[in-house]
Amino acid sequence: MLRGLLSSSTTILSKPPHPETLLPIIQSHVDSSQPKCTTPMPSPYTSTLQTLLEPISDQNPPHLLSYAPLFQFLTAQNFLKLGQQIHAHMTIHGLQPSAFLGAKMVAMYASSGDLESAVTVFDKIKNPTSLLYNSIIRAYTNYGYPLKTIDIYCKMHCLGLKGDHFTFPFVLKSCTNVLDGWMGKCVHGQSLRFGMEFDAYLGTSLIDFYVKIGELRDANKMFDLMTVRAVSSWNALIAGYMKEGEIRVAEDLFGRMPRRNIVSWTAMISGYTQNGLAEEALSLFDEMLKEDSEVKPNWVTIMSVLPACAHSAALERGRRINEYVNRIGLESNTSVQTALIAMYAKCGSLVDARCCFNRIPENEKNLCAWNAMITAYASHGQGLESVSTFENMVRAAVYPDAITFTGLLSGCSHSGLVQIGLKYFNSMQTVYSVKPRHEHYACVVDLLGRAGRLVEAKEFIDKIPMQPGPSIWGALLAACRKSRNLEIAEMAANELFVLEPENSCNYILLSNMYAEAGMWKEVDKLRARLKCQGIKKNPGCSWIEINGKPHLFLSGDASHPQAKEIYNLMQALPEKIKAAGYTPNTSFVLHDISEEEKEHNLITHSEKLAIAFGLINTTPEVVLRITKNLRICGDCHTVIKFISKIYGREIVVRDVNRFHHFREGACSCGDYW
DNA sequence: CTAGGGTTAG
Repeated sequence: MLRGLLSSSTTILSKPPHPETLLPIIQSHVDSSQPKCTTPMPSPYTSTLQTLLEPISDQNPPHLLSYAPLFQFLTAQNFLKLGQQIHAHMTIHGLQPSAFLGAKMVAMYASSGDLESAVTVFDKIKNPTSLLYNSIIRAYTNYGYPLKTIDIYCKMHCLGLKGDHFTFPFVLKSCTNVLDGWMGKCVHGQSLRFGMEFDAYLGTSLIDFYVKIGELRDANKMFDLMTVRAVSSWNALIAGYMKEGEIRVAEDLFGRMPRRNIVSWTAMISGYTQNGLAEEALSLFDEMLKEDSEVKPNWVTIMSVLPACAHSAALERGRRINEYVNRIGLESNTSVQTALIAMYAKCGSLVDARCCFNRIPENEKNLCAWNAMITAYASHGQGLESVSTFENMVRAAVYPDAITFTGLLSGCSHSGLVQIGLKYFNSMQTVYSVKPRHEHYACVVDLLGRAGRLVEAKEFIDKIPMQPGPSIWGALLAACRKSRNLEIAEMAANELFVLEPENSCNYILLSNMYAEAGMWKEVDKLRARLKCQGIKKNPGCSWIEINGKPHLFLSGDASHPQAKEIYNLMQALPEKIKAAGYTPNTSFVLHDISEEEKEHNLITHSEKLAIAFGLINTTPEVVLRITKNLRICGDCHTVIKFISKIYGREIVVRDVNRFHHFREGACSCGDYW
């Protein structure tokens, strides 16, 4: 590369340029690297450069050491082409860089994006020093070549060159990135031999290393042994405990640390989010804004808190954070907009999700952004939109990955686009070089199963070139419910009972199917099995957000202050709906009780309670947004369609799988779910 | 030089 560059600049090199002629060249390069700048060259650069160039032009031949500050300056300013010119200038004067100068040049090339030239310079240095090795180690680490970094470090070690506090943090980070526990521990040992046990940076790197390889105990031991702890040392340990779900310990550390910065707060917030504690994440975010005026949330903080809104479907909360994002000037950040897309989609507002997507400039729409939008359409049952978004993505020359295809295939599946879905599945490896994984096979099983093609789905599973996991059998079992195919359901369930014996959902699903078929003996058998294995089933619940405040309802819940009003409304509802042509579908009750009782049982489903509450407490133009922790039941689905018609309401229901938009007596899913 | 990170089916 470097050789190429030198020969390509022969027009300059054919006549050795006098150093003074460099300035105009430099000037032109600065101009081209900053196209928006109308002034020829910012004066501080000119004068600094002039000062730095003086010794080179005064001495003939120039002294080697005069180049060092020049390269350092160019590294800081990221003026690659200038660096090449100066490098050429040295070559013309027959100057071989020393190890010291070589280190500066490596840094200059590396920081300007030309790793290849950095390596070429490095390889040509005759008597390498620790400094030189540090510069190339740093380059390889930053470019994401951890194995190269480790390799180079081994060479350095063999040459007897001492590592220092600019060596070990990078080498450790590389060991961490490839999860090489053995190598990392060797490096740890070597660092101790060089007397580095009191270095705070190294200590933090070590904590992070032990955290990432899953040896939290050792991470904590490192922390305890450290005499000088940086804020980052605390942060690394907090992140470690959060990752292991040890929330109390993380909270204790956070409470005890002498100083906190934005990373500390973000680590806590994202820890809460990742452990499903959305409320805690949101309130800590508020507390941070209120109590610690020293810290300023950045894009990472925003990305950590948004999934909490998504998790609890807290749309108003999410909107307020969106306004905050605009206020602090983060709206141009692509990652933030991507997190907003997912948040709005999961909070039920596809329109807002699309706005965020549109806000990202075309050339900045990256893989994550496209994936977020494709998945958003999929979860709202807009399969065709998922497909066209995918096609636009390919047209924009962004290559799809495994996540793209899970979104695309699930979009096809939710919309009943069986042929299209199968076509994409068959092309994912051949056309797009994305190897199908478990989730993709599960999507195809879902695609076929949902369309009632259970036998094909089973045959498909038999042909999968890997051991089918719980997701694949789970998709088959869920699909059986609609077609009421007990034979295949039992087969799928028996696989699942072995693969994930503690997952209550599988027992419930099969039990419900038995109940629908009136096979109460089998229902009892399954219930007994649940009981004797001590498996807890998670109770159904729904919540609705009104004026930004969530209201939670359990199935059959009578504890609510407005319970009486709610039940009155629900009780009056069947008559109203029956007048509009509805028959309650009591097969969804699934207890061995009388028909009349069943009817009563139906009206206490949590999603109905939440909707009744919403009808009572909002004005007619408000869209009701309900979130349910399980799949919506068939009777509720029918009833909500009628409610949307009778009350003229728009109702959006998010269940565990997808969204249902009810309007004027119809649902966006077209009853295909 | 170290710590916090968006997109994933059923």
